[in-house]
Amino acid sequence: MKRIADSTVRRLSAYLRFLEDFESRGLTTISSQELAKRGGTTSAQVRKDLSFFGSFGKRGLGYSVPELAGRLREILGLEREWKIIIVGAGKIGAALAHYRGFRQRGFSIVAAYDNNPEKIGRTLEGIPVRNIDQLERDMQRERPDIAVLSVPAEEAQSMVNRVVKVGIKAILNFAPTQLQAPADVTVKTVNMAMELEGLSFALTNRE
Amino acid sequence: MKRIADSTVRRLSAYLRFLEDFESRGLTTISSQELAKRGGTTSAQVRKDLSFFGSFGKRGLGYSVPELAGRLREILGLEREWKIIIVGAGKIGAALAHYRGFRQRGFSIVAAYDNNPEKIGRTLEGIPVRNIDQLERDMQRERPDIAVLSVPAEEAQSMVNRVVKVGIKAILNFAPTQLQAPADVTVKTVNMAMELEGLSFALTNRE
DNA sequence: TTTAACTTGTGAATGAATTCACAAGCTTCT
DNA sequence: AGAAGCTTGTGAATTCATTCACAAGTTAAA
Repeated sequence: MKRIADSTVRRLSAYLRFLEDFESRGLTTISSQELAKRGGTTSAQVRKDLSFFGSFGKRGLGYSVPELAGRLREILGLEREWKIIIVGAGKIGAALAHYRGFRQRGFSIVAAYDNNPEKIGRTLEGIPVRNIDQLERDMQRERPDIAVLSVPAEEAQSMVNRVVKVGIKAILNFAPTQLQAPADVTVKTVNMAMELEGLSFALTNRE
Repeated sequence: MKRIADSTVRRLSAYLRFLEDFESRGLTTISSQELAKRGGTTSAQVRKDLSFFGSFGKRGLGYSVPELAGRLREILGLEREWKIIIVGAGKIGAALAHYRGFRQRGFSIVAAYDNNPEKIGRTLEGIPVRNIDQLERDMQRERPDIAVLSVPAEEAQSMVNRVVKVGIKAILNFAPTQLQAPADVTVKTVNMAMELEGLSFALTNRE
């Protein structure tokens, strides 16, 4: 299969959200034009994005909302449930555990891990906080798909090494640091400091 | 000035972090090669990124660590203090207020706003939580530079409208929704659901 | 049935970002 | 002083992403 750009995938994700919104309002068809307007892009872009995966529309009419939504869920792999573990039960970990959006989209948080005895044994929104020492043993048994890292920067790389060793292929990293991982492991980093610096740059070099 | 790509700015931000690390370890010069290795890119990319802003290195030698760090801080606008307000004092807002990295980099959180009477009047890590009704009045007086939005998706657009009206030019949005803003306002969105869907896509369409 | 008004899907054209490749400069060693 | 060994800065080449533009398909109205 042809390699799909990251930016394309992000847009597909956005299209799906709009479609779900349209669906809930009872609309049955939508044009690339309308989809583009909602997503801040162009209709040609929408059609090109979709064309990588097939042709889902009807000329002169547009796209069937439920059908296209289904296709996008399929493409994005949202038809199955993905098991997530949260590594690091600090403030960010807790905020993530609390976030309703995950479950709604088929992401199920199975456990959180920490090394702080104060936290171990408690729960976050019903999610058990376990001792980080159990990580490998639990993973072997529960086979989570995605590890969310919300540990301090200093510990992030060693946690990557640990979860990769036990077979994780996808990591969402909130630690403000660059991580090394094998090529078959996908790492996405959310770095708030970097975003703020982007804003600082924009404010400084305006026009 | 030539328009600088977003991806370039993100890398500059990463380079600065590495330089600070090198600086703290007492190293005085660094080559584009080493910088590239740390950042997961190529030396040509590093040199091209820097070349948009001038030539800071010495052929045969590399870059002076403190000098380049200083130049990058200048370019990124990190030599002054930026005032931030947090709109929405829920779990994410609280996690952000707690995050030490902001202050270290010259971002100073002046206040958080919420509409929940339970929260108003309390503090988050020393940051006062104020009534959202005061937003405009306070902004006129305190002139914050950046608004961080951590409100539910439904309320996000109306909050954008409010802060933009009072002169905000930079917004960091954590609500999972597409926002409309005037062209001279920079909006960066951090969307965790979208990142997870990117991982889901990668896991589903591997190789 | 014909026409007008839409809309898709997609090659081709354009534009943007990255990588190549090398002249030119600096340092160190002999 | 000359040679060897690095390293930068940057046009040119390449690769990647977006936009254009239009044939072809669909609907609805006359």
